[in-house]
Amino acid sequence: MKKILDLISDEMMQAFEQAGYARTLGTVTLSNRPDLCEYQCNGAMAGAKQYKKAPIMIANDVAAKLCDSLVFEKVEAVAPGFLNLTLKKEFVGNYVKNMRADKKYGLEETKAPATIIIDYGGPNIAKPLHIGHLRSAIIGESVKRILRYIGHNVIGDVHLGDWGLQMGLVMNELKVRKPELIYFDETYTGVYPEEPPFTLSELEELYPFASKRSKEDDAYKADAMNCTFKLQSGVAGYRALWNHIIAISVTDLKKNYARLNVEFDLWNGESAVHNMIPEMVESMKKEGYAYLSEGALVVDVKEETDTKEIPPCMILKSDGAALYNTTDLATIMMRMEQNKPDKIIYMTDKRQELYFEQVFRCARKTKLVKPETELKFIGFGTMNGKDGKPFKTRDGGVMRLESLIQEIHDKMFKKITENRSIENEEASQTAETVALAALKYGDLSNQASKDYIFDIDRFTSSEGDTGPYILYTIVRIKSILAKYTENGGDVQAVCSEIKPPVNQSEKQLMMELAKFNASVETACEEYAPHKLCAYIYDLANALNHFYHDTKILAEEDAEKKAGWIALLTLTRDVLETSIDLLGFSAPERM
RNA sequence: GUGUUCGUAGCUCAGCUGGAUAGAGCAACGGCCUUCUAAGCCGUGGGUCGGGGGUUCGAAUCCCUUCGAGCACGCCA
Repeated sequence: MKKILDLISDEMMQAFEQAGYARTLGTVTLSNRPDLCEYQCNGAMAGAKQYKKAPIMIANDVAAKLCDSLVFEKVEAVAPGFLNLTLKKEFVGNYVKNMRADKKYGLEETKAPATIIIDYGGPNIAKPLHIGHLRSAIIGESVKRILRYIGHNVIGDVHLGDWGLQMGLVMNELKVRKPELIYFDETYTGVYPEEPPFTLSELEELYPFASKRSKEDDAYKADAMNCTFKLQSGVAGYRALWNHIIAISVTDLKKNYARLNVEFDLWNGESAVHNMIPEMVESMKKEGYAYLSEGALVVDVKEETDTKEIPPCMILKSDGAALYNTTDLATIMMRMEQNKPDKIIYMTDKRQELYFEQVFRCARKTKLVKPETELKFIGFGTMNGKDGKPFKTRDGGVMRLESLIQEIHDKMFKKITENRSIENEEASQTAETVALAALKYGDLSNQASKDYIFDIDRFTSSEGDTGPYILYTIVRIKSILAKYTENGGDVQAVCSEIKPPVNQSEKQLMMELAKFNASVETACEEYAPHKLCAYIYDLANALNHFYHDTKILAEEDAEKKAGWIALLTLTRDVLETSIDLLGFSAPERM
């Protein structure tokens, strides 16, 4: 379906044309004076110079052409030259009725479906997920769902950090603590045990310890780097140990991402490309792209238009080891071979922007990607505490994702059980659903690229622009529909019965509904889930307003009632579709 | 130092491809439940859009400048 704004603009453009002015002046926008009108057109002012006429005269000419329009109830030319527009009830009602019949509520799928890989999540093996991983998962998941909904072939890749120094750190620390382990005996040629020599919690304790010590102890760090090198060069015991670490970690990661309603199509890691690296490096050398600089192998990525110095992209460290750049480049190579993406999107902390600029340039220069392949970096800001500084636990540590989710869950559980009697099981499930909505909406309603204040109390509140408020609105609708069914009504049978609005709040609700396709498109084009949040907040407000001054079930006119029920089903579906695109869902009751 | 992002109500944030009186939410204050979930709805007060220039009929929005904050700048990821 065409967007409602386009239909309105078409009508207005035609009027401009008929009145003897340029068609392009007829662009209509949402009114920024809702007290005066619903939509507005500023074209008369833009055309004043061109036609050497007072804007108001042009506006009057155009308005005269619209007096028997099927779209506009009222067209007013107002000084200095605004065209204030009010829509016909039938036009709005009809548009919304068509939405109800459309599979995607008026959204047209893209005409150019592309294969898009989205690289998000980015957890490191052997490190528990902490709040630093939250935004990538939440925003990435939403962007993935939005792109997919609009018709692209989207592949989500978690891109595990499973090959770098952090692996060496963990293994080295294990070696320090348990040097007797068979894995460290490089002369051993037998089969390694199937049982891992550590538990998940032991594993999780190793990394932070090792990481801290490596920053203070150079010899220790050198040992860790040596371990990394042994892993990367294929020493059997190190590989076997590494497999244990991966298996334990990935199981745990999947569990945690599942709780966040985040799903990846690919669980590739940096290690997936390790055997492609020598070939890639060789090729870069042979083609003359890579050269030695200060002992390291680098590729220059400077461009003449740069306003600042862009350091070269490093391919190999001076000790010959691969680094983050190397695996990222090799990953691009692998993706081009395996998935042939038209676009690869990277969703990471915005501090990595310059780094990815280097990698992208290097990939282009060395022809790892086709000239038309788009490489896109989306950076997000940090989560800060109420003090505006990076979010920490009470004792100053990094907060684990699990604890954070649990804390929100407990808060919601308390709220649910406070004033009503409800089965513990249902309360817990509802708490989980609402908690996730609170967490995700709290994050997604902010612009991704900005830092934001993470305030649990605010996010879990049901007042204002929050996840729980959105869910509450949906639950309200479901409750009415359930009662309607209870009283013998057939929701399915009436759901196409939408009629022109009978009152202003109903019309407002319809006009909000009609913005769905445009909102999803904008969110998609700009990779901006927060715009979808803003949309559903407006829609929820419109629904609650309508709810407040319309007694739906008490309505005696059955046809009118059926129309409202139909409108409610559409609102519910648009809201639930939208929150699904954001990555959460609504309960039946709350 | 170079580059980059940002500065909007007491607080948290929208708006930024130029348009009328700069919007929400929270907090404050005041109304609305014998009737579909009050986790709701309605209302009141609150602003030199960091400062200063410029472009324009018109600037929170575009350009310059200045102050303030964050972040990044070859062997971490």
